[in-house]
Amino acid sequence: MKLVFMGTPDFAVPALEALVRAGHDIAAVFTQPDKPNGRKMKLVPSPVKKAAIVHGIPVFQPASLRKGEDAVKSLETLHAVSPDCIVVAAYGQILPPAVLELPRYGCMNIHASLLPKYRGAAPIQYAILNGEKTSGVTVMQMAEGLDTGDMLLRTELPIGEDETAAELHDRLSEAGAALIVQALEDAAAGRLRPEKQDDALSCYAPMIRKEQSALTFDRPAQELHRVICALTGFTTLDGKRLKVYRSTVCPGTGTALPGEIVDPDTFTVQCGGGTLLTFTEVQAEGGKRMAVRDFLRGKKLAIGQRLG
RNA sequence: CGCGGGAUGGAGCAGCUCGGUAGCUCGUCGGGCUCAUAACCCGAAGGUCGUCGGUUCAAAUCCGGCUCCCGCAA
Repeated sequence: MKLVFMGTPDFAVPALEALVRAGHDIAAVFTQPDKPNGRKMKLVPSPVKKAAIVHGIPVFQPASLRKGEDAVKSLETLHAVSPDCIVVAAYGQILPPAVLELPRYGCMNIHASLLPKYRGAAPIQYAILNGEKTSGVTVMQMAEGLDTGDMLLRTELPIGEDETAAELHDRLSEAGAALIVQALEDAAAGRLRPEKQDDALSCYAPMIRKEQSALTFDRPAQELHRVICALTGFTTLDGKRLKVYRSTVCPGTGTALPGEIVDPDTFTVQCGGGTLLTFTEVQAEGGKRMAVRDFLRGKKLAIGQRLG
């Protein structure tokens, strides 16, 4: 099938690669313009752009598909290519009706949630944040609303007890890649059964704000654990920033002040309601990310020392 | 030139202010103890102190260039 692929971050890369492997003719890749990134604010190409270049696929990076010169040119490009289907995965731009209606099979989107739940920008993080037991990936026929189109196929995956958003992201990304290949096959065979989303069951996963990942130790350990898994938590130790990548809820209870270190040998911290949280993977300012047992070899903690 | 921290045996760190014998917590290897152990005891190997140059009788330590890693901010 002749395709145009639209995507930007790592999440979309396995899908692009799977489509290439499945033998589809990917005539063009659309991705967000290179953006200043990192400490030096250098222009950095998106992961999808890098992958496209590796496969020798022409790359287009319009600033917008909805207005301005870029939008006009992009529409011309799409008409010239005349794809059978446009596959969209975390592209980061809203497609205008003219684009949605252009391909014979329309535009298909890979979304990292079990729709209609968690429409929007950060479905993976919110699924973990809310303590969901399962997540999944949905391929849908794109419509004008935000992630409101008819569902075509889905894959459901369980969320592990201590699973991080990064891990779930990778699994969903791979699942999405397999699913879009299946969806195109089904579309070509006329087997797809579009299913309307029940808007009454929908909810949104808006963009994450910085302060959401701050660890406030008067909250219960379970809640903080979810923040760590979903967003990577951060706090302050000895006046320096400390990122917390992994933790486990400690079964015991404690009576120290919130944020106080209860066990300096395991890096267990007092949280709200008598609960305790043990950090298992951290990173100090200027340092590398490492397992807590390594961290503690160089950093001596004291009982009663306070975080935050 | 956006702000800042860092690079020291396999891992994580101290030492640098006040130049002069390489330290700590582990790991590894050998031995001992023990019913047993990630426990304890004894011993050993392993480091051009990121890199290039400068100052000096002498540089991990002071000065300058370079590379790489990271926190903030975007």
